[in-house]
Amino acid sequence: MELGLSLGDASKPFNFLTENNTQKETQLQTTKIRNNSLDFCIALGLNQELQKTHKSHDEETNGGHGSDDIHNNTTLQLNLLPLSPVLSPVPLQIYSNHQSLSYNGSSDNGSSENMGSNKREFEAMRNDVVEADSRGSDEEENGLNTRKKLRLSKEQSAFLEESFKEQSTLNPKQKIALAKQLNLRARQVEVWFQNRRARTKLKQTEVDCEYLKRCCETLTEDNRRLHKELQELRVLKTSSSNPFYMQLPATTLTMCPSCERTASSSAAVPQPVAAFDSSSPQKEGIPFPLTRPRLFFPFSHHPNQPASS
DNA sequence: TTACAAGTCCAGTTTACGTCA
DNA sequence: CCTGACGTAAACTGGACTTGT
Repeated sequence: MELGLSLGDASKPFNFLTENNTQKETQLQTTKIRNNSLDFCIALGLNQELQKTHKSHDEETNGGHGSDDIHNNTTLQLNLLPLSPVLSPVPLQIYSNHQSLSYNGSSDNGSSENMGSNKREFEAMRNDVVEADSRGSDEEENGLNTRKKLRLSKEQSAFLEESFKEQSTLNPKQKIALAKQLNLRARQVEVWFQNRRARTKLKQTEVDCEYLKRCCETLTEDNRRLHKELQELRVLKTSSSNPFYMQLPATTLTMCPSCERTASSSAAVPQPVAAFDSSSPQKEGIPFPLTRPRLFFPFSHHPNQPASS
């Protein structure tokens, strides 16, 4: 048995199939193709001596019946899609000079033990091919050896988003179930969740940056205002004729018990916490909201407390 | 206890695709 | 209509980590 693999042109069979086995000395041919992300391995191929051995063995075991399909020279062409949607859309063609490659559940069909032991891999490959086939015919028509990017449908994206809202990580069972439900590969679901987590983290970082920026602005404004207040207090201190000075010691630190605001210009200072995601762990350790005590001034802003004139 | 394989996650990167000027 | 810049998302890569044997 000889097996050939070609990439691209489906119309050209392999030479050895028509040249009566010029590579007979090769008992086991291993073809491994590494192209971009394509990693495809085939280890098949029997020389004529082995074919004779198999034939005689089959004649013994089958009484000379039922193995003709194995040893005839019918050329089988398998047009395989890439094993992965991210792989080449180029059809992979496998040519065989007999039909024993097809696993139909009959263990007798492939007399080689290797064939039987590879059955699971074959089926896995077939499943991948079916999955790839379900993704549409664009890849097949493209014919370029490039990574074809899949755009998830709106329905798929929405479903994944809903799943992500419930939990941002998946265990293997959930991943497989979700993939089955969406007609995707488990790897695609896994990648989607990884990218989704990355996007969430990026968004959170942007929010954090915005928050810290506003904190910085607020602190700068507070600093400016406190400098101004200090300057005013110094003026008051030097003015001995001021009757309020002794009643309002500069060290009196208090604030409105209701809204934690002062009557000063700080009432207009933005409170960045309101725009911050309260569930963010990054918030911890940041000294906001600003509850820092202020110098006492009448709460002219407060509706329930009449401001003194 | 150690070594190893397998699986997962993350950060960073690449790349295909859509949009817009 | 074409084209290049740009943003986005899917996919890849390599390292770190965990878990089971």
